[in-house]
Amino acid sequence: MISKSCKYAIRAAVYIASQAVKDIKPGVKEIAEEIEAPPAFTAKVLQNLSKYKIVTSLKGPYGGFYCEQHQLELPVIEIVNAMDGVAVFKECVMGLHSCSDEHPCPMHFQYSEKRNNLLLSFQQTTIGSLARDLSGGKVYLKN
Amino acid sequence: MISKSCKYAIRAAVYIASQAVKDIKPGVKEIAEEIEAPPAFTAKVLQNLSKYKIVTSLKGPYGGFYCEQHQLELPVIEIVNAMDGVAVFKECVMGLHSCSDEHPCPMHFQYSEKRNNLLLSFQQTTIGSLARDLSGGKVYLKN
DNA sequence: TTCAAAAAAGACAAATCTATCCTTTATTAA
DNA sequence: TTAATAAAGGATAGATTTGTCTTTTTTGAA
Repeated sequence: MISKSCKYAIRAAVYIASQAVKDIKPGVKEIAEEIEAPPAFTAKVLQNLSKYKIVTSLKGPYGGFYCEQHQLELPVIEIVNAMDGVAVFKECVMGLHSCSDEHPCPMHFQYSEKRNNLLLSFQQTTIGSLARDLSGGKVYLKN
Repeated sequence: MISKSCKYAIRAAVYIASQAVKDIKPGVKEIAEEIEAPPAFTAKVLQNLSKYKIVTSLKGPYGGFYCEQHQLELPVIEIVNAMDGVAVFKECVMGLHSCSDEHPCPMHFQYSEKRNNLLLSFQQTTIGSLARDLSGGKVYLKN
């Protein structure tokens, strides 16, 4: 459902957000280490997050990545949209193109209800709130 | 979360089950048409379903694929296990290897609860029950 | 017993996703 | 203004998934 790139992206965004509140702008290398992801690939992921304005980047010395206030309030579904596209939580479990309440696949009703619960939590959880939990030491970004 | 092959597999299994109750054993070509999937690839998918004893195959003239009674009672999670492996509904949303209640990622608790609801419905829904709904004309395998 | 039908098996091709590396552009401080 | 730093962009490579094709094996009926 969620690609590896997208998982890196969520981890990276949450880490960046957790540093941003301390006015720190980590660079690619540090971020890659903190989320245990390959540096070069992390760079690509960050490029995308920046392009979609989920994080902000600054080039040059003392540059790096950070979140502005309004970015901390973005729901994590925005990260999924940026990395994997909006369809992820809308696709049919059985792969039917035109699956809907009117033309349902055999699993449509039981599946779509539960998938919507998942979608809702992605819509209601902000990057900032995850970052706060991380800073609180209750949760982890590393193994 | 669920691969394309697995989606084909669920569609194929449900179609085969729906025919099995009428004592019909469709072949690869017919199945591929009914589920709107590429025939050659459908053959591979069916091979796997057969290997995992989710459907039974019969070679030679008058051969094809069918479900035995006990196979109709298999939950669809078995198809997912056969095609994508058992990990699908257990993996961390954020990609952490060692994510658990004791060492949670920032999204662990809200995510795993909802994912378990999904898992439950895959465990509780049988191939036969989906086939019955299909035969009842309430749901569809095609676009 | 032989022939034809159909799945199994294996090799291979195409597409997508993951990952790396090198060059270019922007920014800051000296 | 220049040198150094760091992200952006582009090209490319590797891995995995999806898909095809050909040959082999099994089976049933004439």
